[in-house]
Amino acid sequence: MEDETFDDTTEGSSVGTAQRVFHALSSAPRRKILAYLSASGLTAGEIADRFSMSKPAVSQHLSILETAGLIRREKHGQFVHYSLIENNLVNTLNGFVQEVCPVGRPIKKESQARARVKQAP
Amino acid sequence: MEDETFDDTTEGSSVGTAQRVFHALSSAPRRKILAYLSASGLTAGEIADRFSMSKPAVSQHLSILETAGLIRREKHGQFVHYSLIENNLVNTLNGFVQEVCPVGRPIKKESQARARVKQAP
DNA sequence: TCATTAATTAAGGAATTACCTAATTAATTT
DNA sequence: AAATTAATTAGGTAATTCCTTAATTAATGA
Repeated sequence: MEDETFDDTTEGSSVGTAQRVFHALSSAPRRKILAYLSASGLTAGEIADRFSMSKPAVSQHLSILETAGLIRREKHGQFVHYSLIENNLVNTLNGFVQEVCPVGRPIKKESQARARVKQAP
Repeated sequence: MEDETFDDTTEGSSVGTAQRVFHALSSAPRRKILAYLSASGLTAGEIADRFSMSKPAVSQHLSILETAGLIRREKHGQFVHYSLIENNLVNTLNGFVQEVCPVGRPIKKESQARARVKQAP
């Protein structure tokens, strides 16, 4: 079976999961939304309040993150609650690192790597 | 000191490292190039041969990957050799996962996660 | 029921991206 | 030196992205 991490044309015409996730992560506002949601679930309005852009713009970012499977949407009365789906993010990124970097290295070097990235970007 | 993983406006006017890396990864051809380079270093021409798009188009993708610090460029005679810089990729992605997901989980769950992402995308 | 609040969808425009072909730079070969 | 090969830069276009305001849907409260 083919791995779809890199090839998004494997299936008929659809866009692959990896493509959706990486595209979702390529936007600073969207990464910021994920960071907010990592602390706690929030309504669409609470998220929009943290940005200077319009509510519909934020709504579209949320939609892209949801389509990528990174966040979930739950309607409670007139509010829409958003929260993080960690697994898809971690799985996709780890899967990608595993494929691109020699097997084993990422795991072993992770602790050091994590420390290093904070001070020397 | 501020963490620039999400906020790309911290510094004067420049685009942040994280933004460059995530943008670089948002393109399927660019991820494919990284995959090729993970096996071995290649010249620009050897890389271009693996794609149906024009050489200049591939050259631009290589430039974006280099600017993101994901690959390195070495001129040998009339050939340009490209190879992977693993650290920046691993550091950026791990740093991001650490910030977005509860500390500890990504490391512990990595093996399972990797297995899971291959069969259930 | 009518007004208010939360959120999304719709429509449109400025800026960016991704590709192409043609031209250029630089190293090698004859 | 002239021709060939490798690679990039330059210029232009179609498609996409990201944001805006206006309109719509849906739930709550007077």
